[in-house]
Amino acid sequence: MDATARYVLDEQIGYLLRRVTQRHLAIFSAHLPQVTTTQWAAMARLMQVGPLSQNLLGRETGMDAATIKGVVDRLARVGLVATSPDPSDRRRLVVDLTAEGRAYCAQGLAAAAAVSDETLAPLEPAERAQLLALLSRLV
Amino acid sequence: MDATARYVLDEQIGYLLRRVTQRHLAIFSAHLPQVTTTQWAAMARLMQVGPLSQNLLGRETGMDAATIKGVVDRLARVGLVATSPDPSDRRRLVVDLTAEGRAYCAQGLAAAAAVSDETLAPLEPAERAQLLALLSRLV
DNA sequence: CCAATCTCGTATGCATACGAACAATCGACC
DNA sequence: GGTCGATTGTTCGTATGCATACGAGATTGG
Repeated sequence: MDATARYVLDEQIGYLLRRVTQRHLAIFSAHLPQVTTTQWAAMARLMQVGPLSQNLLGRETGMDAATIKGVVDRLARVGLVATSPDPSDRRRLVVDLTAEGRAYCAQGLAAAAAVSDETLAPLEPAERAQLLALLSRLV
Repeated sequence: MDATARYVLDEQIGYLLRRVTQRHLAIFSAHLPQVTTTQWAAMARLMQVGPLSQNLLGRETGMDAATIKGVVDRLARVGLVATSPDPSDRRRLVVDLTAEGRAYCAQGLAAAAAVSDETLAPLEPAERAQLLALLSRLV
């Protein structure tokens, strides 16, 4: 058996991650068509920890500065978050949920939980926990 | 404990998938800076099964028609694949590796294997197999 | 106190990704 | 043999995601 035969695309971690992510994105957009996964992640983080500067929000959700700017811009455009200058540091832009954003989060939590459930549906409960634990160690 | 407290972003499958994918992409681009993961996937598939129509190659690698077109265009632009019309179906564009593309694949296989290894490095061998098996069931 | 350095937000370019719409073509059924 | 539905490739619009570069502002070391 040569090297070519041993490298099977469908068994590579990167390929599997991409395929599973695709399925997850489809499930997400069926349950929460108004926002994207990254937009939801930003809102969920703001819900958890309160107002954050734009860059810090990016770091807290695994997005670089250029990416989080686009996400915040789009969320602000539809009125789910609002930005304001930080009086104590004029470089900073503080991002927070609006009342509408908070209501959307509260109303969408059940759907978000359903997304995770449906994504993991092919696995038994013990296997789901195992998968999440293994993935956590690869971040 | 209310619903908000139970939804922890860092424990959601979608969020974990995104973070692990980001780490994997960084490892990949360090080992194979010339191509992207999707470009590599397309070439690996062509290596496995031979020439394919553009759309079929997309389906075989989990990319929709719009995405595979861009991937094939960029690979063709740098001479790693070549396209030719299918004589038996004038709608089809047959995609195949060039000699240079085949050489690049042969030379890059070790690096690609190292990418998968490094991505899974935090796990024991048995855990790696377990993770791949669980992910396979979620595709 | 001030100069080197760092941080923050912004902007641009490139590469996925998907949905939608479109023209050309093929196939199947009548 | 002609019509209708499906397939193929293309294009457009939107949304990540990273690298890079830049100006304005903050911080720290000397």
